[in-house]
Amino acid sequence: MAADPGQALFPSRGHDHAACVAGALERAAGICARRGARLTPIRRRVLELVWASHAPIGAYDILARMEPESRRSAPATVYRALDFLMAHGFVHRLSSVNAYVGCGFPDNPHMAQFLICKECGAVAEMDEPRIEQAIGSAAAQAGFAVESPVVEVRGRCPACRKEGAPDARP
Amino acid sequence: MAADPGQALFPSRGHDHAACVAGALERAAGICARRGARLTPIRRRVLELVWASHAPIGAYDILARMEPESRRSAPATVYRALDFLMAHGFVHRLSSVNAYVGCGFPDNPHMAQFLICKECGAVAEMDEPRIEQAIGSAAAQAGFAVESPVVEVRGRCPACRKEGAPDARP
DNA sequence: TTCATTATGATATAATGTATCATCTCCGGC
DNA sequence: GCCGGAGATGATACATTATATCATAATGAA
Repeated sequence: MAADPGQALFPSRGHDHAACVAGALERAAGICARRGARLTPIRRRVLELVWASHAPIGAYDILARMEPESRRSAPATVYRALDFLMAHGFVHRLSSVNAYVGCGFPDNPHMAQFLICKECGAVAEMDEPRIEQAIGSAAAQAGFAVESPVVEVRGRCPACRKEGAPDARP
Repeated sequence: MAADPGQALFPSRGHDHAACVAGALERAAGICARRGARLTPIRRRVLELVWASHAPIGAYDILARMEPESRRSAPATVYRALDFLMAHGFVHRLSSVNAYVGCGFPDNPHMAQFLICKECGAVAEMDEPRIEQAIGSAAAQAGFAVESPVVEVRGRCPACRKEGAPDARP
C-alpha cells in the first residue's frame, strides 16, 4: 500500500532507525522471494546503505561505504544494484539531487512525490492523488500522455523550521 | 505574464521557429536593458542556441555549437552564461534530463511545470495553479515549507501520439 | 552434470559540472 | 582622455555522476 494522504510524513528525529533499516530489508527479502528475484549480498548491502543514510545518498557515497578492504567494487557494481532495486521499487532516484532514497511502500508500484529538506536532507515520500490528478488533467488538456511524473519539492522540513531561522519570504 | 491555464502548450510542428528565437532574443534584450543587466555576445549566443534547439539541450551540446573555429570556449563559459540566463528567467534547467530549455514567459519570475516528450523531446511549459496548490497543501499538511518545486512530466506529446504507436497501457 | 542465464569483476571512458586564478572589457568618475 | 573598480571571459585543471564492454563466476533448471 502507498502512503496515506495526510499521514505524518517525516520520520521523527529520535526514532529507531536501525529498526527502519531492518524492516526495509526484511520486506525486500519477502517481496523478492515472492517474485523469484534474487536479493544478492551486494544488492542487499546497497539497499541497506541507502536506508541507513538519513539523507538521499549518491552512488559514489554508497561505493565508498562498501567494504573498503576485501573486494573493492567498481561504480558499475553499485549502479547495477541500484537498477535492480529501482526496478523492484525498493529505492527511488531523486534526479534533482542525483541521489537515491529507500522507498517506504515497495509492495505495489507507484509514482511518488518527494519533499526534500535543503538543510538536513530529510525526505518525505508522498502519494497524493490530488497532485497526480492536477498533473494528469493539465497534461490531458495539452493532449499529453503522462508516463512518469517527477515531482521533487525542495524546502525545509518541520524539524529544521522549528530549530532554525524563519522561512525565507520570497 | 505566465502561461494561461488551458492554452495550447506545444508548438505546432510547422511553426516559424526562427521567429520564436528572434522574439525570445528581443524580449531578453529588452528585459536586460530595463534591469541594467548585460546581455553580452556569449550570453546572447547561448540563449539563441537554447532556443534554436527544439528539444532540451545539454551544456556540452551548446558548447559544441559555439563558433567551432575562432575562440573555443570552455565548459565554464557555457555554464556561466546559463547561470546568468537562469537567474534572469530566460532559460530553465530540466534536472531530470540534465538539459536546458528557453522560457516562454521571462517577464516575471515563476515556478513552472514541464511536459517532456520522450520521443521528440518537445517541451511544454505550464504554470498551473492547481498543481502548485496541490503540492502546497500536501506540503503544508506535512509541515514542510516549499521553496522550489520541480515538476517534470515525461510522456508523449500530441504530435507523437498521432503519428506513432498507441500509448503504453501500464 | 551440463548448460543457459544471470550476476559480478575489471577496465576504460563518457557525460556533466566546478574551482581557481589571470586577463580583459566596460563604464563611471575625474 | 585617463584611471580604477566591477563584472565578464580565458585557460587550465579537476570533481562528480554514469555507462560501455568483455571476461569470469555463480546460480538454478533440465
